Amino acid sequence: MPKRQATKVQKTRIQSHNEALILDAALEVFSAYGYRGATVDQIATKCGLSKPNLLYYFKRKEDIYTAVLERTLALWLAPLQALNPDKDPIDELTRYISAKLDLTFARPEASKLFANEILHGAPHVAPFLIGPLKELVTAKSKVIRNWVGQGKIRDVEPEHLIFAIWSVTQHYADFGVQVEAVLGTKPNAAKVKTAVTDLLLGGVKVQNAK
Amino acid sequence: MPKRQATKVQKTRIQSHNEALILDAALEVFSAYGYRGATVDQIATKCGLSKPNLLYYFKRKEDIYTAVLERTLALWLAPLQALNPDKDPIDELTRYISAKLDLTFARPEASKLFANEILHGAPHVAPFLIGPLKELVTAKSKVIRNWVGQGKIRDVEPEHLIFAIWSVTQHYADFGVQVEAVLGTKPNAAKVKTAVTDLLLGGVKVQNAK
DNA sequence: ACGACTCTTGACCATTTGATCAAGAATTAA
DNA sequence: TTAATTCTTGATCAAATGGTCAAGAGTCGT
Repeated sequence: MPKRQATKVQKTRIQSHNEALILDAALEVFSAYGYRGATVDQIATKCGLSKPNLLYYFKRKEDIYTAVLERTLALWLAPLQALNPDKDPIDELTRYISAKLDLTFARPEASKLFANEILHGAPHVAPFLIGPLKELVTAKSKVIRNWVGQGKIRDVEPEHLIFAIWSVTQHYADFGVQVEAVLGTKPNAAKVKTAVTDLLLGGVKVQNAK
Repeated sequence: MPKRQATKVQKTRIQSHNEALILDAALEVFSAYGYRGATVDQIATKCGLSKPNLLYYFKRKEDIYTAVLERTLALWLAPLQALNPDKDPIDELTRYISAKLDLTFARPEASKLFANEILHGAPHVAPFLIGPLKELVTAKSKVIRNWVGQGKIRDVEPEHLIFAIWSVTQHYADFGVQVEAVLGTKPNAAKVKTAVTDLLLGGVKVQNAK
């Protein structure tokens, strides 16, 4: 009887530690340079490991990529999942936008990693898109459509509202350099939150009582 | 006296023809795979030239990239430039959104090329961002702010309104695979236009007379 | 302390890829 | 036709890069 399982079942301290190091470094490098632009050496250097050592933990470059990518997918679904059908629509949407913007400013690299993946045709997350993501959007669209039916919000297209919230919020991460260049300064998170929320909820038109 | 100028001044028929071929192919390849992901060979194959022949027209890979990138920048500025301070704000914004969406659906590769460039830190277009783009946005923000001052539109933050229009419209190109996956079908351009315009102009909230 | 297992790395390999070059083919102006 | 110029390409190079491997160093349960 072997002292440890033949098939590794639990991770060593060193193992967990180094894998975490690698994934953190990989997120930075992949989000900055894209999959092809990133090199295993860069990631190894960034986390203080030798290249062969890194490849001891993840056999292939692609394995590192998929690992770090998967770690961000859960992060992606959470805020939308929290949309509560039974509470006030405006409160819920406000909170959703707020949560997305918090994510954007707290983890812009995660947003960029995802953007890059989609931009290049989603070669690794296609199943995620047509599976869990589509299901979630369909479900939450139904919720929004109900709100519309009850006259609680304007007659918007739910799917496109969701797309709009995604794109506007993630814009501040994915196109961060452009935003900063145009504004002349790094945008203030609180100000962005106010502006974006007000715009998406209230629109541009003056809709006065008349 | 030499028969032709020592410094090449006008292009040969063949030259113009092949350069156009190359730039068209380069746009497709760069937008699909990114700068690092694209190979000179791919571009050469796509336009039916040999690699050395392609490099006869553009000495370096980067030269091809900057050439095709510059060709898209003009395209980028045009719609916003057309925003007319003297006409009806809602008409103008509607037309701007419409023009951006037309571009998105007509030339998604151009949008993706630009997105990829910005996503990776805008290494080639930083001067464009802090120069012409910033100037244009500043100028048009002033226009929008005037509209706000005259009570013609709601009190929105002009720069963020512009960002929102950019991000929402370009989303249908840059995140096209995601949109298609979630919707289960390629989005209908006219429907998107209606939905997006209505959302950005009218918002989500019911603002009834009371 | 010992033995088994895990971790680490220098050296190395194969492939990809951007770029060069010399030599020949095609084009063009006279 | 001719000669200068432009265009084309097979062969080739050097560098970058993903990945391997054997051998040694470190860790851990007993």
